[in-house]
Amino acid sequence: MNTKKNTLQSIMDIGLQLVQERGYNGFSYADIAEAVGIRKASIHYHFPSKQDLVQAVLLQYRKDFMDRLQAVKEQDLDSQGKLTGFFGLYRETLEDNAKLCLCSMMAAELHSFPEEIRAELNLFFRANESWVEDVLAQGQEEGAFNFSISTGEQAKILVAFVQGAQLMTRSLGDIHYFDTLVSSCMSSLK
Amino acid sequence: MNTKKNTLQSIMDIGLQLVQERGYNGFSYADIAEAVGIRKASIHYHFPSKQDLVQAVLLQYRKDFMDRLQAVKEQDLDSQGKLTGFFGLYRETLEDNAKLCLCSMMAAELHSFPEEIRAELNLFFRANESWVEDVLAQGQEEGAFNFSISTGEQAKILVAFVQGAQLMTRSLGDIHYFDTLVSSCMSSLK
DNA sequence: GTCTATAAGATGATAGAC
DNA sequence: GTCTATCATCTTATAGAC
Repeated sequence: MNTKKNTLQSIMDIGLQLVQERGYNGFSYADIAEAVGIRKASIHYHFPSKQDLVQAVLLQYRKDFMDRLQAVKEQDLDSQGKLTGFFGLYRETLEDNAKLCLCSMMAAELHSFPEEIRAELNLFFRANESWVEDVLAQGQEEGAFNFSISTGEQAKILVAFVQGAQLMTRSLGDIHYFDTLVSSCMSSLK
Repeated sequence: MNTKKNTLQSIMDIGLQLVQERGYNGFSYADIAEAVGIRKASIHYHFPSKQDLVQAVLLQYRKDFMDRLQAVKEQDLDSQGKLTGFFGLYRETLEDNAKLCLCSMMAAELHSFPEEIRAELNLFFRANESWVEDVLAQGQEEGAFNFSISTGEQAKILVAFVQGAQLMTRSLGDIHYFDTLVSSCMSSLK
């Protein structure tokens, strides 16, 4: 039973959660301290500044998300199933207390971050596009998809779409909206 | 020559600008005061609380955006031209100091707002969908568009897409990305 | 590693003079 | 309407004891 994580990881977990729910400028070290059950000063030991924390969280989030994408790719699914799995990852985020993709949130608050962090964000978006393009290419070979533009263009469109769909669904507060959007989108690719 | 607006409108203009650039939690009354050239206390005379301000700004933004959409509709353009005009409004926002749509930004910071304001946000998104659906329906009659799902579904997808495209383009910092996305998207509708 | 204590400044907001 | 003055609170961050 490993119910007690180490403090550093707990801080990062709560930090991730808070950014996804409230945004970087919407919480403080006091919020993390309370949630983790330590004092504010202890957080500074692990992450001297708030930006150090968010940068570490971003790095881990991207790695974790890439792992999940890889897991979908390795499942025994046809290309349509894999694309549905992709949208499913964004759906899970919404279902989890109406969180937003960390990178969407941070892109909205871009003003608050230095170039170093901005570059990390774009790696995330590009990795998404690349993953989707692979699936689209596979699906086209199988005759599962039918669209008139290149796989690269279509992939970029789908990533932009899912980011916007997540944002609007969260605003509406009804996961059904996301499901309808994704379902329609999948239909439009046939 | 009306170079000097009244204070109230100046506060709202700067307030709008700051939310679009930094987000609601990314600026303070001090920032507005400095930009407008008044003292913090004077802002409280016009808008007792920060939420009063953002609510007024949101209302005006929505009205203004609806007017712009109406103007596009009244232009002598075919349905494709009108849809391009729609995307163009989001492009203009990006070009204007890399601003984000006020409602995308506020949707990201949803946690900070009461239900009253959240409802206003959704009116904006629905109005966008409705406008796009009209244009798609017109275009389908003219044979200008070709897509397999309903106009309502396609309109919702396009609005989600443009929100995501704006967010990702801003993160990348290259307006060319937005242009490519929109161009591909328009192609995919033929 | 975590704590107490504290700093130095920002923040949203109010009271009351002009 | 706008100002000065002030408030209570929050915020990020540091120093130093344990």
